[in-house]
Amino acid sequence: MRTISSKNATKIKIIYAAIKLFNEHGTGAVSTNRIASEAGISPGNLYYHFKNKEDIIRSILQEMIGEWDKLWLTPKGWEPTLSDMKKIIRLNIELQIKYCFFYRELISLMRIDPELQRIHQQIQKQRFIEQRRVFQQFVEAGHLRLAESDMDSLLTSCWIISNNWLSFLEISGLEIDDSSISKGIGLILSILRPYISSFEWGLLEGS
Amino acid sequence: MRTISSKNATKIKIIYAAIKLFNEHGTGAVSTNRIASEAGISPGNLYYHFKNKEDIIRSILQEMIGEWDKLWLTPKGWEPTLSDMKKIIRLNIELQIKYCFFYRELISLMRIDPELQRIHQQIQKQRFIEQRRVFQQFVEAGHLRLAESDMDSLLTSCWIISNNWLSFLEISGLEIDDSSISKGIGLILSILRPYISSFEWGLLEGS
DNA sequence: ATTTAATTAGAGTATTTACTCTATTTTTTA
DNA sequence: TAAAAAATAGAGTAAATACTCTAATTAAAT
Repeated sequence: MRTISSKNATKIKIIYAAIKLFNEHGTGAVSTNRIASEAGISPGNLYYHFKNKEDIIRSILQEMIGEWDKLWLTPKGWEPTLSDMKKIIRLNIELQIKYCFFYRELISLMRIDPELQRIHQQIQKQRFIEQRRVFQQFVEAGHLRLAESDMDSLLTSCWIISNNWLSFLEISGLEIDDSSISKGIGLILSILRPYISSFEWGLLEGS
Repeated sequence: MRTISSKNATKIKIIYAAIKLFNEHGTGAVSTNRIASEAGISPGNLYYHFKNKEDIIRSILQEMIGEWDKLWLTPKGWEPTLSDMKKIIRLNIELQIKYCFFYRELISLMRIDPELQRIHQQIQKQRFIEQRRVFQQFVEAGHLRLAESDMDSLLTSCWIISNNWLSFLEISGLEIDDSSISKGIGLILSILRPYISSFEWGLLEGS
């Protein structure tokens, strides 16, 4: 589990140049030479730091996982409210914007690189378990009223919408901005709506 | 709006070879020469029928749109039941399997080819209107009890889940088979559950 | 039957691109 | 400070690939 330390200045430059170009033009349209050029280094130097293009993409995934962990490790111990959840969903969507090429091309990338697939699937499983835990907390705190048997399907629905809201906007040709992100969060909450008491819902509207 | 007539035998061969290879390896990894070879023709011949690779992909989209139209134009006039909807969702998912590369790479493909983007966004808009109409019918028939104001968000949720269920399975490393498809349909129905009367729900379980 | 048009084959090319190799500079270590 | 190691530059290469061009064949039209 090697993360990018602050000593690897060049490595960071490469990764961020790659993220920028990948987001703008897609992984297929961006050559390693172009990444090197964007990072202000030579192609040879790029290959000193990374074995190949796939290696760069894998490192970006690790970077993304790192940021994602920061997001979900914080709400440990304390009791979360529904408006906390709104914040988490928003941060999650903002991460999707930062690494949008990854979300766009995920399946293709995983098919090309089985190692990437392995890593991502493992993380995905972990994520799901963590989110289930948070959901459970909501139920226990009385914010959500639903049977144990309904939890997984509700969580899965929220998960799918949360992770595909930006794609939906993009495919539909809609703007991605603060208001459209809020709309996505509202969509997820509207699915939970039948399981939230009117009182709690009123509080939520205000936040 | 040029469709593939039965006279264009070669064109059809090329398109189906392309679909097969694209589904297996992704558009990026499949060269035009390989498509020609798979179709059993020469590269020159391929370029006689198609201007370039993008042209092939656009033709595949048209083919897909044609099949999709067949799916949704039939339920016109008669009053649909919820179990009819189950069938439509299933057929829709089966189309996603047939053209899976398209669903996987949609955003990337649209970014590379603005013309493809234009066509797809136009169709997407139409599709949404049609599905809204069907939804409306369900409400009017008394199968669904929901306010006009909730309709769009519920429809959007169903849309997103329906169009991303296979991706979800694939990303999670789960098998795509009859039972997992049924699970996806069940997921969509579970979102509608709070708006369906117990009686209707009972009928649905049976079908 | 003959001309014209449509279709196909297949060799060929210009370009792109992932990646290598070596020489040079910078940094670290002893 | 000298030697060793790490980092960087930049030219270069082999392979892939999208697409072209011409010649040959088949089908259609008159």
